[in-house]
Amino acid sequence: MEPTLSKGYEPGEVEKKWYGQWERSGLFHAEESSPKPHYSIVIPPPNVTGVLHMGHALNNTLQDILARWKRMAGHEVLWMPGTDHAGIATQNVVEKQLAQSGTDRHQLGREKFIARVWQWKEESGGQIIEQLKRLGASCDWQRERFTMDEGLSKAVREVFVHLYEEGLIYRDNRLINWCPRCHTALSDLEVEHDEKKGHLWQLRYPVEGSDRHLVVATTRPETMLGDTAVAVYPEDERYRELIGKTVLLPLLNRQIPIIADDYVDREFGTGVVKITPAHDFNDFEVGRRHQLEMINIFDTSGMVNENGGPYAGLERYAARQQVVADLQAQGLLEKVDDYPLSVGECYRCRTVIEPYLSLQWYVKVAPLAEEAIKAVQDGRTRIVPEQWEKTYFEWMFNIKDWCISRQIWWGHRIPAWYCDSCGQLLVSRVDLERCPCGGALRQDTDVLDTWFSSALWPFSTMGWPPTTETLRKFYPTSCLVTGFDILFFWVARMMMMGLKFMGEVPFREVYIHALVRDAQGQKMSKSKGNVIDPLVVIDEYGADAFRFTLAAFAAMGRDIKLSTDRIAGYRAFANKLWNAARFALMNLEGFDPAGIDLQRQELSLADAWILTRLAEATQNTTRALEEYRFNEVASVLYSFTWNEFCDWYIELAKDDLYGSDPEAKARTQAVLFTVLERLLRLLHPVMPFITEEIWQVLPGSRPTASIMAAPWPTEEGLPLRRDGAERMERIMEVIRGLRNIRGEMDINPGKQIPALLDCKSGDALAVMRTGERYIRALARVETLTYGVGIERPAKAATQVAGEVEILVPLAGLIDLEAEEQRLLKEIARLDKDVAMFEKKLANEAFVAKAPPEVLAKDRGKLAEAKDKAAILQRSLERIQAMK
RNA sequence: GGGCGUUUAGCUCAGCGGGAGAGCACUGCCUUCACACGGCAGGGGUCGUAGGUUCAAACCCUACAACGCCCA
Repeated sequence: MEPTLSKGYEPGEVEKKWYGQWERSGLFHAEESSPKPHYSIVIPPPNVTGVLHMGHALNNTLQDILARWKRMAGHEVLWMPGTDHAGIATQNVVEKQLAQSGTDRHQLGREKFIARVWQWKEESGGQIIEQLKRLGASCDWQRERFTMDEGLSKAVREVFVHLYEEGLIYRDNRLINWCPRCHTALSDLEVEHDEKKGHLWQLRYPVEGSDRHLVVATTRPETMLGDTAVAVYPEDERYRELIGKTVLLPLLNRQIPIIADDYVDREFGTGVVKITPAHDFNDFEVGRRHQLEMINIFDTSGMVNENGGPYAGLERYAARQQVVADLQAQGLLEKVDDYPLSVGECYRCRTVIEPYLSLQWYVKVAPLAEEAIKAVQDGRTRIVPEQWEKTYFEWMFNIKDWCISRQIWWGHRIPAWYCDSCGQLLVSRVDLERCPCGGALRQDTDVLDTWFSSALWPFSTMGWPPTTETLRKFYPTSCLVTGFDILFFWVARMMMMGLKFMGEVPFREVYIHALVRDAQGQKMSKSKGNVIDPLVVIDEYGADAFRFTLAAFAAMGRDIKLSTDRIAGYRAFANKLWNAARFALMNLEGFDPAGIDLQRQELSLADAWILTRLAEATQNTTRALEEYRFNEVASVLYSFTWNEFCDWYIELAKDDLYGSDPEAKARTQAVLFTVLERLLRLLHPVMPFITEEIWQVLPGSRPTASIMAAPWPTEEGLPLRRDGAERMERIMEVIRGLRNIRGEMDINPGKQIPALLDCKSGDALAVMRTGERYIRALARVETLTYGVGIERPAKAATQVAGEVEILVPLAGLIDLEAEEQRLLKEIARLDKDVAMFEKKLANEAFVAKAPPEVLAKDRGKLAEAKDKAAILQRSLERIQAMK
């Protein structure tokens, strides 16, 4: 194997190579027979029509991080992948294709149309699966499922029939949300409400047998064609005597009653409302209470039907214009005001929904919801972050029956048959041919809401109805990772169905993440043209950098505003890691990690320091993963890698690596190797590709074929030398002090300088002695003099690091003016600190009530700042005296 | 109307009871033998407003404002 790496990290080839190898190696596969503890996740199945968008990228990156981590941590991991048949969306896609070739589904017929959809699915459906692979998703692809698969369809049918037999599925004729473009009913959830500018029209209805008019207010004047009453508040003095009389419905000249119902708001408009039971949800209730006639005035496309008299054939909005115009012409339009209103739109095509009277299938959800509520209340399922539990309960407590029938063709057809001769309704697990009465049967033409099958996903994908090995091993699943936008659509329904049919929750934990928006916080959409394509991002920055960015952003409450600058930052991080690895490889030639035993090594201060830091980073990473704090995982690993390993340890190690002491070199190599190798494993869940690539070319042999299968690092085997680490920190402080002088004085980084260290204690002196070589190397000090009460040069720049006063002789290096400015700035800063701590400690209540450790800490800091300020002040005075 | 969330450095965001942080952007010096997708140093914030609790508040409580989301 080639031991050197190219100068910069180039993700493209690396990603392709390793993904292929992982797949072939079977490492993604979960074994039912494994003795290891299980960890399972079911993927939120993307629409089979879908292409990977940012939401998928985030969602699946987080799942992959969990899956890879748990796999390394010794679990048998099942990440169940698959796609959703997405009834309406998919049907729309294929219908569009048909339209392009000048035909439609009705010309084709149901069977041919469905065949066509399947053909489309086979050819171009599921491209999203390939795209997930580009991300690095470690799903068990052998198990890939589709909601319309035979097995899953069986599950759907079993559930339908079972619920029907229990009376939890029923049929009813009531108002539903109808999409006039998709030509189907929708559930309440599938309607999106949008605040729009509209108008409030006031119409005059003549009261019969008098010359009075009643003025009704409405936002939809065209529905007056279907009015079957006008209503007033029962105790409304203005209209009391009119109750029971009738008005003449204008334009159609129909007599309709004036009724009293306390649904009417006296303050709204004139206090009189028109009642259109067939086209308004509130009016429908009123209509039921008063046994009003329900007149449907629209056809399934939203065109006025024969009940609209002269308006028949007009589209909804054309009819509105015409009705208003005609009323105005007859002097029956009282006035028109601007009025904001909330409009329901189809979540698939944005067409305005029409409340529509029709016969549909429903699930009676209250009993199911009750169990689902209990399961979260008693902690069988935990929702993270916890705030979402409230939202979950809120919805569950107010749940309404779920309309599950859709008037489309692509989906699970409802297993109900109607007998033409006896009129009987039969619901059956197997397809029926004949009615017991001998009559011919017609199957219901509707299909089920796509979410009906998604609700079964956690167990239908594992082979249910029979209780399979897979279910026994992997159900309930460990965690569900999803966005809050489908908390009700999907999570809540899976809870209900899982509890009902498996008798156990579908998942132990639900991690809810944010949604990804563009840099301006806008929802990404094709029409806005603000979509950032994850695949383009992967091409440009690499999958690892992209994943790291998503993990770093995952903490946000609701929105992630993705900026490519951040991604570029993490690409730089990948490159940094790459180059750190290059450095290591260059310095590990001939090194064999087989015999490393750091516990018995005499470690340098730098070694002790980095190993201690590594132990902390390991602990913090694991804890953050356990708590789903992905951003913290990213930040811990980022700063350890860059700020500690690269910025300090590699620089500190150079002296020993390049030096002439073979023992020191060997020890440093062992530490360098250990830190890098463990770091790669810690980074692997977030950055799978680059870590594998580097890990594979490290010297020596690997215990497993892939880093994927390597054990998750713990602190075990890491020597903790806190004392050495602490001394290293003190040395680093001195280096920082020297660098501060250099930087502020604009001394060329390459220039060697002399320096003196005046130590205030023997202990400090001892630390400086062991740190001498580090100070010389990292602060570029040529002549380093140190001692307690050392003789000072006449003119020197001064800095203080703990118990060490740093002196850099000015001669030829530094001008007095600049040093004076630097000291003034530094002293001003310290004075601020001193003042702050003095004020705090002067507060008697603080001294009396604050915990002793806080007190001691602040006192120490005050003393330190005071000392430092005093030293710098003396130095300043000396400088000023010389001017 | 009910509920939720957000408001911290120019930008994107962490932090959520003990001296304000990161990345990007910015300034200065550096083509130092892993990396200019780099190094070192540095500048920049009365943590939305007003009250309150506390020895101590960006962090807890109350009210308000702006923006956003969900439900009706």
